[in-house]
Amino acid sequence: MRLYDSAARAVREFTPLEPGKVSMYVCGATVQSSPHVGHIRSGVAFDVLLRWFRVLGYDVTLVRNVTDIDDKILAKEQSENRPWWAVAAHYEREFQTAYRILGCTPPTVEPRATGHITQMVTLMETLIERGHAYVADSDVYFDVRSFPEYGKLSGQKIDDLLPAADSAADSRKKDPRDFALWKSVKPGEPSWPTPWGDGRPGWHLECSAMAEAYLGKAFDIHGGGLDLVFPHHENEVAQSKASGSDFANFWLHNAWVTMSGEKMSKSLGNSLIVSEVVKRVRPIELRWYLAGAHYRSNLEFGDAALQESAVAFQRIENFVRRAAEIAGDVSGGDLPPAFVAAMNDDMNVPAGLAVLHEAVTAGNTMLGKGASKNDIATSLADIRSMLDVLGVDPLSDMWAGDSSGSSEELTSVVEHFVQERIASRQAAKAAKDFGTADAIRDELRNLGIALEDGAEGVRWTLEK
RNA sequence: GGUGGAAUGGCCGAGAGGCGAGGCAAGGGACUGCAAAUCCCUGUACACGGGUUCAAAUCCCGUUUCCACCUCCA
Repeated sequence: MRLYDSAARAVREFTPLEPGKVSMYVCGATVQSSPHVGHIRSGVAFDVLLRWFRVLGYDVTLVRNVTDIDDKILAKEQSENRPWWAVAAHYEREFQTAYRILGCTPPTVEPRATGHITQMVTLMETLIERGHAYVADSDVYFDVRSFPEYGKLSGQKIDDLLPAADSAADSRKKDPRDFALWKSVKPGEPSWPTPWGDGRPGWHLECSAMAEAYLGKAFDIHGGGLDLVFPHHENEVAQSKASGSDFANFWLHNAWVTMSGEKMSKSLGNSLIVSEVVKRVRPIELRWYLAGAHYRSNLEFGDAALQESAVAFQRIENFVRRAAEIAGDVSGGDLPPAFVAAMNDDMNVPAGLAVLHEAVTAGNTMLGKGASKNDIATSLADIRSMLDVLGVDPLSDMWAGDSSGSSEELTSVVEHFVQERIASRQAAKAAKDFGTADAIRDELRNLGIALEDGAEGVRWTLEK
């Protein structure tokens, strides 16, 4: 398995620190607004990685944090007229819903920043002791000049950085690039006690503290969006390494979902909010779309592309459902070597998709030729295994029932009704009364039911 | 100013010195009472200008255009 390591700026062979186990820390959401497709792309990308590690036989521990205290969350107290903790809890639930309906495997643990103040205080004590952090009034700052490697991850030199506008005038800092580990309390804001006074954590400190709390001083992979490289991840490295940790062995960063070449941001309105997008395509189709691009490639989001992608997925889904009608609920197939090679090559999902499409074409050919149940079962099982890596197997527990109705009883009634109409139409066809036959088909189509005449009989499906 | 990324056929999207990944759309064909679904065939693409090489989309030099980060962001 080879992965692109942002820190090395190269593809490296992945070897876990502990044989058979993979530990991953992925930066999760700052819960201050509704999740959009860009957020969820990150979730899907790392979920595919997690699934692939499991295929390879690794026991994966995934930590994905929730940043539930932050300037923007506090700012929403006013605009949403509810306490900051209610704002955070509300959006955290929205994120969890989005991850769930997109089929993302729940993390091993999903720690909240506010639950790990103790660990942050300990980390600050260590940094102060070691001379990497200092107290100014009740703020605590990291001293970037004290850490020679500062800037290495992002390729920045301290002297080339534009000093933060709001901190240029802050004479309490030794260097304008020094960043806050801890912010002293301001009137009306929440705070926690520390040896240096009451206050609240800076954004970067929480990830260092929580990564160590759950994964220890060294772990395999740290992931997140490309924008986090600087300053967030750079600062995490500084905090953790300066405190004596080895920290992450690999740094993985997913690229953007963009909109007409522009980075998606919260100001673009509601059209990209996950809950809105899944009204236009089914969640499984959105996942297919997001997972289909290479995780390090920009994904230009567009409605036409989304619809087209959904059509492509339906071809695959059709095969799976038709094959399952013949071969049953078979799974646990073999992954084609070319698919495995693609995934092992820095998760080259698009190349894997080519293998999948070819397998589906071969499978459809079998169905058309009336191949043996055994052959169809093998083909179906293999294809389902590939789909499962991407988390889009339509027959999996996650997605089964997605288009077959909510209640078994209702499904049974519809089945009988449709079969009765199909029988009438077959009778009309047998009598060469094609006018009546077509009328029945049109009538069903108006109800959203599509018919397909095949050698094995007539199939019906709900129209997408 | 500093750092990093990108430009591939109508569209999406891999590849990274030598047989045109794959998908969608389109055209043709098979099947079909007609549809639908499915299968088969067709289409000679790599921003521009130089260079290296028997051979370049791929390597080198230069140019253009676009994007991101350096401030909260997946």
